[in-house]
Amino acid sequence: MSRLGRYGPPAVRDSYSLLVLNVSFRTTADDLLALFDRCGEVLDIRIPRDRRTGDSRGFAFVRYKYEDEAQKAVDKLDGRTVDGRDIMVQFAKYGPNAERIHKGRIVEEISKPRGRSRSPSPKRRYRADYRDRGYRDDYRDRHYRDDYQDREYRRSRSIERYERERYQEKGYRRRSRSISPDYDRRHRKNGQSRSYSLTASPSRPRDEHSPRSRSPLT
DNA sequence: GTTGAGCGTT
Repeated sequence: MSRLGRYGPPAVRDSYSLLVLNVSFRTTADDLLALFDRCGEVLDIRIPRDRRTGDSRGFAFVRYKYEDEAQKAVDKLDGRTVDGRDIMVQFAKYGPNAERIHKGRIVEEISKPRGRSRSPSPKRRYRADYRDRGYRDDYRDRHYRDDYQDREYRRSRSIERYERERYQEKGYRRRSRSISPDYDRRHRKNGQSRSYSLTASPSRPRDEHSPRSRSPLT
């Protein structure tokens, strides 16, 4: 039993993963454990966080031992107000090991070494969404890129839109780079941050020579 | 110091 100790309890194949959505950003796993532990035996609770900022993404994964307990948690805790937000509990469908999960249950033996010759095709499921493009320490800019771009990319597979808006991120952004008017009103005062005067200064006597003294000559 | 559709890490 020294090989099956991956990253969790050895009873991983007999667990039921639940997905908890609409979780508050400040809700911790301990808070969820206090609720989900009432419905049954909770094996583990994981809250995916951002790899860079470390903030919660707003959802969590609760793993139960039995299905009836998990189902009870779904029926009981689904719609429950936690930390001001009504959470949504449902069975997990996708994930790193979603292929080995059947209706929430992981039907795969991990304690049996495959020896060799099985599936040499390491189908990678990890997407390379993160690309280092120079992270600055600016707070607004950091969250703007993280919450907006990365989220939009996973939400919509529209490459066209992704490329187009990413194009603006590079500095080709038009005068209005605001996602929504609400976002702009929250993060900006009056929008007069820096008025790009399209027209040159109207009152700029460029052609006029300096008002030097009249006649330098006596 | 904010945000809010969705599916995961040692």
